[in-house]
Amino acid sequence: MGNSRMTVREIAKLAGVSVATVSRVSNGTGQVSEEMRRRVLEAIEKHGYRPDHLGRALAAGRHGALGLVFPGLSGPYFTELIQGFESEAVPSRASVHILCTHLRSDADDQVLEMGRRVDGVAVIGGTVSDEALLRLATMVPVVVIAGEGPGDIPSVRADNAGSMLALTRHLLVDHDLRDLVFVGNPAGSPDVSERWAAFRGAHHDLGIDPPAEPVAVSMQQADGVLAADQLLCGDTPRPAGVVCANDEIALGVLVGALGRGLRVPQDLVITGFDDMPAAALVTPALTTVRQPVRELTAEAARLILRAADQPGNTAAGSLVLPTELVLRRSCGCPAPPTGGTGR
Amino acid sequence: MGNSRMTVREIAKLAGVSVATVSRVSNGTGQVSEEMRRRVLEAIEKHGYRPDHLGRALAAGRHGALGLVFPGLSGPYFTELIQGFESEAVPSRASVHILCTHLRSDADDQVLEMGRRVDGVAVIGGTVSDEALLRLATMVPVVVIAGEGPGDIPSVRADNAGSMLALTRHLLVDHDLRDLVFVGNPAGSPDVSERWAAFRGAHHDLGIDPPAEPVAVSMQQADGVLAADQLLCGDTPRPAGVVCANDEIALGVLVGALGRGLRVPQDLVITGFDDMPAAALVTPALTTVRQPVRELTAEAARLILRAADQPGNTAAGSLVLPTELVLRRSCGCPAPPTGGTGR
DNA sequence: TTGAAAGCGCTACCAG
DNA sequence: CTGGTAGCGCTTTCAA
Repeated sequence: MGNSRMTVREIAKLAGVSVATVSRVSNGTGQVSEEMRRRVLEAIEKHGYRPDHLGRALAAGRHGALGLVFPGLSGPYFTELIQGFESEAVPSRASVHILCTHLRSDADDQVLEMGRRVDGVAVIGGTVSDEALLRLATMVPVVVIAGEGPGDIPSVRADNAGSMLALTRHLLVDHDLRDLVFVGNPAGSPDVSERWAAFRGAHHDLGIDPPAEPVAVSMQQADGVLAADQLLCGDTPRPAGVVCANDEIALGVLVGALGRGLRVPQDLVITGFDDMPAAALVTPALTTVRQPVRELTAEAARLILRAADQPGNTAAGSLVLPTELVLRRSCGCPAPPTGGTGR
Repeated sequence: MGNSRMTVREIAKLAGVSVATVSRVSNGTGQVSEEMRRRVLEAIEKHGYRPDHLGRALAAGRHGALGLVFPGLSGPYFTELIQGFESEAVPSRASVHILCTHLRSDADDQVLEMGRRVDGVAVIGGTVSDEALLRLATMVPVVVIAGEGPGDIPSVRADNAGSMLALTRHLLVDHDLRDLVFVGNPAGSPDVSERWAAFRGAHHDLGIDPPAEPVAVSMQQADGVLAADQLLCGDTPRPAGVVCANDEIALGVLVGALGRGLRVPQDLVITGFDDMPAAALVTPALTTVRQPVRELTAEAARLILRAADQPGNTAAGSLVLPTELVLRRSCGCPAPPTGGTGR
């Protein structure tokens, strides 16, 4: 029943009260007598009135919305990011705006435009220019996710280095492997850049020469398959182990290897990063690094919401979330005694 | 330079003109003398003024935003949907709001709330109740994606039945296979429901008994791995072919099969649906059905934007986009002569 | 061509 | 406790 295009004034007239009273009732603010409240609620109910968001937002000087900016989302990692963000935004009655800057040249402008429509923005590292980020930060609270921001823009990221160092050292020392390759494009994101650096660092620490270059591919499963094509084609000696920038790539490499009849880990060791659900389930189960992907954006949303409430209106308090090395079968470790999920 | 918290009034004062003139200049509407325009632009430039979105939206009675509602996004299919939607929204200067109703019980309320913040909404089929959908449609244009809406709410969907019928018939007739199983949950989405129905239909058409029940799992790769565990554990006779509700499941089944040392397609035939990038690249390449995922949402966005402009304010014009059977190696068809991408 | 003023729908202050 | 009223920032008549 009832058109939702009713306004406070109409409801006020119908209930025979003032707009102020209608507002008080519909917001639960202030003191209203039982009699008045009943009359107003009746009119609201009868006509299906719900306050218009724009009017409310304009009066409050607040959008009730948060923005999330991606490079060009793909795969489970990004969907996890979105869900983590949402999990915090929704309970605070904030809607989520998303923007994929992709390859568009006007990315900076679009991010700035977004800044005009939301109460705060979380930006995935490496997505927009530092200049745009700083400018954006003058209008709303900004948090960088999976990367570091310029100036004192706070960030929320995972401890890439620690676990990648441990993982590489594990392969090098515990499994005594040499000729490892790294698959992923360090120029593509701060995350991969840190992982590649830690991969090399582990080699250096042990006095071993790391490969000079990574196999630079994107982060999707298809890219892993392509990398496998390149690494396992037989033209060059096969590496002993393939350290991948994320699980998707690793799964692609795994499929590529298995499809060629190679045995993993006997003929080839493969590792991933992220610990996505499929990692524990494939055969052989994937050795990887667990990072709290949803927490990244959930934490960022909290930071932003807190800042949006406060006078200063600037987010603060960078944090680095812990990661965890998850050893499973694909690196050559023995299969766990039961079940085999590796958890 | 310049705080972007300037208002029309301040700029007007600084430029020594009226707010109306500032508005005209910043929108490029109406006639303004060269002299005035220059003065205003100078002030705008100097103070970095950009009109506030809320004020503008309230005056225009339009949000400049579109909403996209998902069940609980995961995987490449959903990211494609988002990108397709964005590709149409961004050029129209509309921001994209997203909402994952997930398992939340208040999904209907949230969708209705979204309806108050945007100019139109696209809802993935099977996400919210018909009742909520109808109510939503009274406030803004609504389009259902990958499913059918109640009443005369328009929808944009892919031709699931046609290609699934052709695919199943291909396995049954051309490859003379029996004992096919279907992996996917028909209750999970209209898409899967249609695919399962067509899978059964193809059997009936040929006088063959289809399996009574599908292997009901979700749509992610991990679920495919689980399905493989169940189907290939050896407790029951192995099926001849596994027809999967999407490529992700199929890839999971493929990994599960290869990890067990089975040969595909010799020992087991596997097919998918979607034709995601990895499908063409894995070994063996995946036989699947190509559907224009991005087009689905792009088309929906166009429908909504058009409707939002018009007086009636109701979207109209359902459409069914064509799909295409893509035969590759995993169903037993010979490998293509060159390259091997199957395209 | 320009400006004054009337809203858009809502909240919140200030009197009564 | 209640109602009038002044905005929030912008666009858009309507006169001048």
